[in-house]
Amino acid sequence: MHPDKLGQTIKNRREILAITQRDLAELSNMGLRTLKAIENGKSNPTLETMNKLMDVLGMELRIDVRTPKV
Amino acid sequence: MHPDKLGQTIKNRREILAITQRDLAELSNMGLRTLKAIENGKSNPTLETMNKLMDVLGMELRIDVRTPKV
DNA sequence: TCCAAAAGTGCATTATAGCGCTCCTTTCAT
DNA sequence: ATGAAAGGAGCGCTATAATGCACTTTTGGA
Repeated sequence: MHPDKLGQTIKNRREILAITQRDLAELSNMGLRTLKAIENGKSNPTLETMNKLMDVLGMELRIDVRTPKV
Repeated sequence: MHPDKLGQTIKNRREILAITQRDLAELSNMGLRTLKAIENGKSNPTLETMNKLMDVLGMELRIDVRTPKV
């Protein structure tokens, strides 16, 4: 999960929920500037920041053992 | 995924692979101090730091839409 | 038992994530 | 076409993640 992919995932989900960056930032209790950077893959967010977004977006961060491509 | 759970997940995986904190820190190219803090749930790591660990541990960070408990 | 390796922690420093402010660009409904 | 809403970005400040060093505590094999 690299910054670019994280940003796209969050942006896609936000658009599905039909809310603006401003709304998501407020609901997530984070700065608008920070959310913009994350969505554009231009930040290296902390676990806490990612969790705030996951909560509001109805998503969850998971860690799996990487399974070999069959 | 809260800091405590993240730490336990990493520690468990490290022990399965039978390597020391020192080894994992070196292989992951991060400070030993940092790894210790993460394993003990006493840090709020960045995405980059988590990715370094995921790579060496053969794991991956995923984001899923939270499915309602049935 | 005991001791060496491994793990945990206090402290100080450095690097950078998060932030607000400001302004510019893009999008899209009228 | 155009204006308002939404999104993007430069700048500088503050809080804190990452780090190394020194030390203590825990653990497990001989």
